[in-house]
Amino acid sequence: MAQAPTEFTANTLLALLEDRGHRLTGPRRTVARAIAGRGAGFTAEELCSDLPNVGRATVYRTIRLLVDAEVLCKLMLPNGNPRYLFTQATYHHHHAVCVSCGAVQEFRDSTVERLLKAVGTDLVGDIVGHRIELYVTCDRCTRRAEPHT
Amino acid sequence: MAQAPTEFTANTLLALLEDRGHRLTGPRRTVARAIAGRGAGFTAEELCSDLPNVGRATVYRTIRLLVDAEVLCKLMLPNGNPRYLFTQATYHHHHAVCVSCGAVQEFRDSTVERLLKAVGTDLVGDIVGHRIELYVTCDRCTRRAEPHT
DNA sequence: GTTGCTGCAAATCCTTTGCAAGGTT
DNA sequence: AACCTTGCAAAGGATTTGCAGCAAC
Repeated sequence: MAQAPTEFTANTLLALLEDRGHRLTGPRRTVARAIAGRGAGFTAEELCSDLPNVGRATVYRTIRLLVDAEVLCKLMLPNGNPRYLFTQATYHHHHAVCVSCGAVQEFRDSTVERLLKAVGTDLVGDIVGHRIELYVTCDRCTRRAEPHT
Repeated sequence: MAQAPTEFTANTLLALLEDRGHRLTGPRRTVARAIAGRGAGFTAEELCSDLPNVGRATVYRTIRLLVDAEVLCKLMLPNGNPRYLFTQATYHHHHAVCVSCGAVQEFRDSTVERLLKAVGTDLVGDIVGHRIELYVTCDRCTRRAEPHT
């Protein structure tokens, strides 16, 4: 389960931008289409090379607008590089990223929140946020390459 | 509880470097002393400005050696910038970082691991790693500045 | 016609690397 | 003496920004 991410359509993304007072331009439509097609998440560089006709700056600026609009989540890979994906749920959730192909699954588990409360009592201070990211090897990648050992 | 981090002494750090076949040089002693004095964790830039007499490259290289030696943990702040701190425990653990002053507490909770197993059954693929970081406002910072609302 | 957007290139940030000079064993 | 380290400065990768021209409203 938890396989297919919610797919925002390019039009949904554009409508959200418009709602926030931004203009619907050609480059933005192009970027929105590209993002809409990448359900598994993407990096800024990936988008840029997918869209040689759109300036890097515009790609980055559009991503930022969408992150500000809370349509995209910015998540951090272990190496510190950011990766973006749709906010699938409006509720709080976490991510499981395939370390091999970069595909992302979202998950939510009330246990997580309960756990945090429990851990919180052992800590000095108030928990104001958290980051929980799982790194996985997805089925497809597991089959493709047999890991060492 | 969980307040004071394990304090590695500069000498311990140096001994570890020596054990790994590295030379004990002046700059390394200086860096080790600076790191030993920063129980709460630090960024590379902080160390560099603390040590104007040591080249940035040397600071970065020494940090890397200590991370390789597993004496330092590299943890990611929400903004993606890395922060370093002593490995307090040899066993698996997580971090709680104060978003205000950057102080770090380590914590470990077997519940975390059990939780991950449970979540894992809902995910496609094998969990090969995870990152769990809590962002807190520590007592001291809470008292200093009353947050909005 | 305003005002916002684009794209290029330059700038910035953080980290790594090349290399000659100097330190350590 | 041999080899590792240092530090400077330049290189690198990723993201941001300045600015003139162009497009959307």
